[in-house]
Amino acid sequence: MPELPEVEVTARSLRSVITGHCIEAFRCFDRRLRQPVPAGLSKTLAGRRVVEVRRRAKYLLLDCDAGGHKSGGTLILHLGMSGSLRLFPPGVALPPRRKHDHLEFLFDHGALVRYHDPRRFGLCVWAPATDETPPLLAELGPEPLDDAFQAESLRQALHGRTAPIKNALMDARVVVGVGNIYASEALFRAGIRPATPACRLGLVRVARLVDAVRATLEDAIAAGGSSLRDYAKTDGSDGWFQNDCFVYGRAGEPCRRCGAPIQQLRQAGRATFYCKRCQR
DNA sequence: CCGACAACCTGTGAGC
DNA sequence: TGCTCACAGGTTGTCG
Repeated sequence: MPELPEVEVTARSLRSVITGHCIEAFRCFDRRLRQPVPAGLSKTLAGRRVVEVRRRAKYLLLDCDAGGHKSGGTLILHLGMSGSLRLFPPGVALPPRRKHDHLEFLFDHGALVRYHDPRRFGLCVWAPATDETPPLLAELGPEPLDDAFQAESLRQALHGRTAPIKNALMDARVVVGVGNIYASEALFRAGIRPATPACRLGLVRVARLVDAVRATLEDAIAAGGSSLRDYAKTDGSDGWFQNDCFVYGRAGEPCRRCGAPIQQLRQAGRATFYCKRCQR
């Protein structure tokens, strides 16, 4: 599902429409997500104003004010493998709910947000404002698009890790937001074989990887993310990055750079794609 | 601590 | 047409 670019694209489109508006009603049609949607969430959210829409890793965060409750807090959403949000701006006609539309957020100016997730690996929980980072977010590594994501620190994070670099790149304690599509894509751009033991990469290659991860994610955000099966942008349209992929999903097809057939292998149960000529 | 794998769940496409 | 199997963008827990 959605990796960092898809969540970022979703956050941006929500941000412009719901920031500063109050949640008038929250409805839950199926609580069975990765963690159950809390039974009291409707009351918890009612009347609160969304102060800020943020993204951390693949989590979408709606910071809310107290709105008549004791204190503020943050609504934490995750789209899992198959989740997406659909935003209906004020005044547009509402189509009927689809199968797997599990949650609805109605805002005071008439905007409606629907959470859709066939596989129900997603998440919707409330974190009261405290001094502590919510547990779900506490163990997360650096944001790849922040300045803190640097060759030196990544090299340090990979120290002693014998697992393939592709798996290490997908470990949220190393760097957040890089999932199965963009791990293969970033390694192609960096010219690094996905099976290379992570600790064997020198600073020069790690620096290339840092740049490649950034470039891959930024390009994907600009393209509106990747739509393979379930993901859609908040207006229901598809992202386009899947058409720009160098290697993901292209087994047997010619490398866009050198023409050699793209290879596929399986690492830790996940499909990996690479070019054996461009990546060493 | 590290790494590999199963599990969570539904849908889809391939092959028979 | 229909059955079975493999596989799909993530995360977490368990086992070696």
